[in-house]
Amino acid sequence: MKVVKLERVESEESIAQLADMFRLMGDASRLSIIVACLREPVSVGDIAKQLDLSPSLVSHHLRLLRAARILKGERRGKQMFYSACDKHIECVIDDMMAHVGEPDVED
Amino acid sequence: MKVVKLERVESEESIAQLADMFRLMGDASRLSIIVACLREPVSVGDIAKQLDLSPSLVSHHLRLLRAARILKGERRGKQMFYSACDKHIECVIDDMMAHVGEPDVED
DNA sequence: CTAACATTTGAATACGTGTTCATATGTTTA
DNA sequence: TAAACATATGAACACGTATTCAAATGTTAG
Repeated sequence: MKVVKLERVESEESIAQLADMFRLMGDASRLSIIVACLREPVSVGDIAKQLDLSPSLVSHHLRLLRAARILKGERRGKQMFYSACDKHIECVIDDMMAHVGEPDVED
Repeated sequence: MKVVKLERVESEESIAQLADMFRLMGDASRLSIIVACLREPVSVGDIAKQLDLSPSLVSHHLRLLRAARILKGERRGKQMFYSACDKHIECVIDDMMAHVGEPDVED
């Protein structure tokens, strides 16, 4: 008899999975890379120039973002162009911006 | 006329602000604390018991979540009850769950 | 008041990870 | 082929931070 424990609270592995995603977005360099790729596919070199990061660092970050299925890459000649896998990440960012924009509450 | 629409790339400080939020949610312990407080206010002791974390650790995390205006605390007798400051965080989590639930794409 | 409970705080440690550098792989052009 | 460009990879370092422990603060009951 299989008892699915938690209905209200998400399972520990779901939490861990979500936390992994949030951790990836929790680095300013990586988050800016994500944002840069939201509108249109951008090459690694252009990301590096636009954000003033070394191509090596950008590539390291892109590997993680690819593994997390946040960004996907496609080759065009010598270059790799990266873009968002789905629209959810943009929603996540917009929601978080709304949270940050909430008026202060006196404690 | 309020233009909130992001023109193209958000400013560096906005990115840093967002990244700070995501980083806070990027730890499994902290994320589970947030989730535990989404539905109703919960006391520190109950959070600790429910998640099997030390009260000290929970309190340390709560301090950060309070500072980020993700959770707020109210005293009831000896205990402190924590709950979400606004609804946006729940939206963020739901959107992220939708992302994680996206079907795989062969690369 | 004291005692018991609930939460907070500070210091110390252990571990993960963002970044850099050097090198390797892959792709196009001469 | 070789050379030039674009990206990726691996090792090493530096830094932040999650966690633990001990002690302090705050609150209520006796």
